[in-house]
Amino acid sequence: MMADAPVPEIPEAGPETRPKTRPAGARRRVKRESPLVRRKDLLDATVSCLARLGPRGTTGREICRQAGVSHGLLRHYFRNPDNLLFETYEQLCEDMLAHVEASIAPFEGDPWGALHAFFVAVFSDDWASGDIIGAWMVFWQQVRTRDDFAIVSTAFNMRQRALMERIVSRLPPPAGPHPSGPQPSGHLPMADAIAILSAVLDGLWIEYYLSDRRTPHDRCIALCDQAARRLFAA
Amino acid sequence: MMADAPVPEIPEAGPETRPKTRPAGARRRVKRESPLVRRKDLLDATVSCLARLGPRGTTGREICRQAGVSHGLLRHYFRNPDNLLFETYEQLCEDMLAHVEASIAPFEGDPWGALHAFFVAVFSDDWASGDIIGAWMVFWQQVRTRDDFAIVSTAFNMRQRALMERIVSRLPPPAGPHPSGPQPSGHLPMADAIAILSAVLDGLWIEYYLSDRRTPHDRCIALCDQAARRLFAA
DNA sequence: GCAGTTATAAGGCAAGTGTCTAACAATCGG
DNA sequence: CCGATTGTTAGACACTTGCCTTATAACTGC
Repeated sequence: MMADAPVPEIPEAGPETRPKTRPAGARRRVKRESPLVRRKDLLDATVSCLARLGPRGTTGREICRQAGVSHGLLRHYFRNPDNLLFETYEQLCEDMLAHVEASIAPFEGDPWGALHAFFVAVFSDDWASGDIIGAWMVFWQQVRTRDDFAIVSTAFNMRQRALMERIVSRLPPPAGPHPSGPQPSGHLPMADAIAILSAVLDGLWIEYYLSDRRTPHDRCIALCDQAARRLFAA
Repeated sequence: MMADAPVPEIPEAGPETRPKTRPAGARRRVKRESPLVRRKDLLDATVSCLARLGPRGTTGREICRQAGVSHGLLRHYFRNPDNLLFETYEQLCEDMLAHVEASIAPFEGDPWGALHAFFVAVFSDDWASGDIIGAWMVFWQQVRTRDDFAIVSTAFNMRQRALMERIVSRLPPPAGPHPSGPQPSGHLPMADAIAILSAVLDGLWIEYYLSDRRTPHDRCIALCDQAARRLFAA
């Protein structure tokens, strides 16, 4: 799967003339790691880099620096920096969903509890620290212009909503005698309610990202709970 | 990073052959513009660049290219590319608020109408096209690491919420006989409701940004309306 | 121990970037 | 019509980045 552009390198005359002998340079001693470990190192370093330096500072070389390896190693494990970025995105989506699923699993028979656990998971420090959300935002930007990112994004989105829907569909029906009130605030189609709740999550993520002091962790979760009650317990 | 347009090769052979004196006529003709026009050109080009190329492709030189001026001009009007980015952010905030304010102004006595106009304004194609939202996301990322951006962000946030609050406070009180239902979905503190609605807006922005086909313009507005009814017309 | 394997480091190169500087020319006052 | 002002261009420089290639050294099995 290389298919890189053919590089018609003109074999410059006398390539041997250059003394390739290492000038007794002190080569760093290295601890050899298994490919999987190194790959993970690079993936992690990418997230960290995105978080600390933003998209502009996240260069292949910087990632390697952060991972403590030489810049040549990136190419050894990934086609190029963009590819590394993409795989990091895939990984993050996967981890995130797994984390949420695990968090709501114990609440099989308690939909409200599951919903709460969902929110807690989504705002958990490990998976949605301000820093990591910064990485998400970089990925979101890629979604718009790159097809591979868009595909992953769509899949992630669908799976996340499916999780939500599964919980919500088990909630007790919204209280019998609904007078429909003066405003047409009657029943909300499930898809709409999910879409709104999903938007609340994303929006609070951003708020939290922009300033975790302005809208701290606990308040985000509380707001999610309230929004859910408003949407589903009318 | 980012492979882009192919580069026209102009291998001028003799570096010394070209004297310091301009080689007669290689210089582009220029139309001289007023400082304000040129500044605006550059600011606009920045947004456009962010939208088209994302943060990584938005370099000082690229902005100038897009604006149709030489790269030296940037420095003539701005301290450096970062400064240009910052001023673009300020401008965008200012314009956005002005646009929203103008949109809701005609609905002084009709809070529900004003709220709807608010949503329409926020999702108006001119001010929140998918492309422009891309620019917003770049700016958001700066907020976290740069103090000047954070200050502008906070101010913008406060002003936007003040606008919302002004509308919401004029809504008719939430329908007399509130049975409080089986769930404690009673009254929501104003600040909480505003925060939630605000999150819905941001979240739908992202949704819209990620795929305007998945969540098109009109649906975003409809979802906002529904969320508002749920939050304020219980 | 000593091959062979291969993870890893490091250097070179072309291209692009930000910053600076000097030159040029469009416009204006006279 | 000319000289001053200053908007504007374009070249130079140091540096960084991505990509490629080669040398090196840390492990492997024998």
